[in-house]
Amino acid sequence: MSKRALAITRDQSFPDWYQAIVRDGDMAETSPVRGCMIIKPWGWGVWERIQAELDARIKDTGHENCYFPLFIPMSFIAKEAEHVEGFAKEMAVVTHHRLMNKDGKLVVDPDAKLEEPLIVRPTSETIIGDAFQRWIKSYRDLPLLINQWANVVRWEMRTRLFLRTAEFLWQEGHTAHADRDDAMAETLKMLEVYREFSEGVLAMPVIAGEKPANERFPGADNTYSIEAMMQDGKALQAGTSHYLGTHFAEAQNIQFQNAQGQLTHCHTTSWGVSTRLIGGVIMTHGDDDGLRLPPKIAPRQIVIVPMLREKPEDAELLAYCAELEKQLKAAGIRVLVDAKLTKSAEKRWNWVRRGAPVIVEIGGRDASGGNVTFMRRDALRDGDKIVSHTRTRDEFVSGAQALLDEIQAKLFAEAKARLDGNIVSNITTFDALAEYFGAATSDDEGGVFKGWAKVAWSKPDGAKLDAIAERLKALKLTIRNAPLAQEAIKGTCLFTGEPAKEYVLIARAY
RNA sequence: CGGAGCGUAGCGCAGCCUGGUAGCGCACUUGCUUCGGGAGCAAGGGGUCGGAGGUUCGAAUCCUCUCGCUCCGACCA
Repeated sequence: MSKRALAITRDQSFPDWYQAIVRDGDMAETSPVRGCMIIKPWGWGVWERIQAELDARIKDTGHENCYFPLFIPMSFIAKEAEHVEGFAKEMAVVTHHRLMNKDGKLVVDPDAKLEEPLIVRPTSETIIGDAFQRWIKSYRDLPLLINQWANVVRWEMRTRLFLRTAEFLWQEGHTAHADRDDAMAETLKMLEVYREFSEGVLAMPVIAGEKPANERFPGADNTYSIEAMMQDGKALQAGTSHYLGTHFAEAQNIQFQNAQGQLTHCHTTSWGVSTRLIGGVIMTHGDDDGLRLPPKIAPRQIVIVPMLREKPEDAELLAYCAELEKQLKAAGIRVLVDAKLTKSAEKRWNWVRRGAPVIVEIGGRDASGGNVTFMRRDALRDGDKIVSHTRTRDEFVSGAQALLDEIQAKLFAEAKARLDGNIVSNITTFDALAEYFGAATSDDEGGVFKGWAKVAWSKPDGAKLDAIAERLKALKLTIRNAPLAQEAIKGTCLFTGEPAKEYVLIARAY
């Protein structure tokens, strides 16, 4: 086998491969603060693209951006019972506001204790609800549609870059409505925005559906998610949308006067996606040569590498590249000329690892012949051989956008085929389910691909559901969601033997 | 926080069992030669061996504690 751009393959160890791609793809690194990450310029560029694309969609659906404080009074969190219980175990708390020098050592000043501790927001329902309570008086103020881009902190036991970090970045939408129908429509509308965004921009196919009761957001009546399939067969919850009923409205007195003059509680929603999406993109599109970025989120869609030789001819080569850059920019393409003096081959492989969709290499003969030689990151190799293409410069420029579109489409098609081809739907007994996923301990053996199972169930809740969750847990499985697109149900529940009500997806998950 | 494994140069590793004061590959610097492509030769730079104690004439190596990372469990976007 020929040399790969990464030192480790997916087959050898998927978790190690993931880390290698985050590091060698210049996406992020661990920080001096446990569980927090430093997002490097290339990784941040991807997040900026995600923000730009998603923000436009959030605004198109009538929402306005604003910003609420990082700190939330502890008493706010305490207002909604389920909410407290859900988040209490992972909150960072600020208790003091001053340091002092004691015997030459910097210590927390015991006299500077805050009267009321502040929570570093794990999510903002309560502090935004407090504002909603003041902002909403009349049915004429509704619906109130707010979004914010922010960082949040959840003190996780175990962290993984992008997938689960103590601090992460996200957008959180918060809305208030006059009635259940309107709030539910909003919840599902934003879920659909996420689905379209994930598939259309990230080229990451997902299944949208409702979470079972035991997986709901603390304080929600209904939680919906989009679930993506990673290359190791595990599911990744890539976005969530919650119908919160009137729980927060009642806890925080968010009321309005309706047309009949009666004081009524609002129905609220919240929805969010986070930097976790970047982890999803990596595990959806990455290969053994590194990351492959969908053109729509690549900070640079085309990278031009001049084959510099530190000779006088370099000037001509650079002029040719600059002209090509100008033409591509004019065509609306994000392009970079990598004119660093690093060895050309080294530069090429760095861009392969980073996942630039198109890598152009220009040598003296290309320049004098008016040609462009390039590689597609989505189809880098034929077997072990690197595939490069040559076009005239004009051909290349005029076809560049179409090429990027084709790459975007191909990445999606590849991932879609993997998702569609790896959901088994012929499992009707718990034993068969256990057999399909194998013993719990074999989970991380190299190269063992397990997809998802779609099974019929009777949608029990309470103790019955908890018992099912326990049985699944022994197999390291969870119910991901009940897809919104349901076929006519037939047969009996795999768990209870009762008549089935719907299909749910079962998988190992991140 | 429980179980397992691992921390030696930027990255990947050897050395540890059988203590004698640090090495390999890639990357980096310089020179020469190469040059349609992950080049060759030569010369270099970089590590108080995660940290703190202890045993010892002497510790990367043995002992204790501690911190961090990875995987598994619990928790979760």
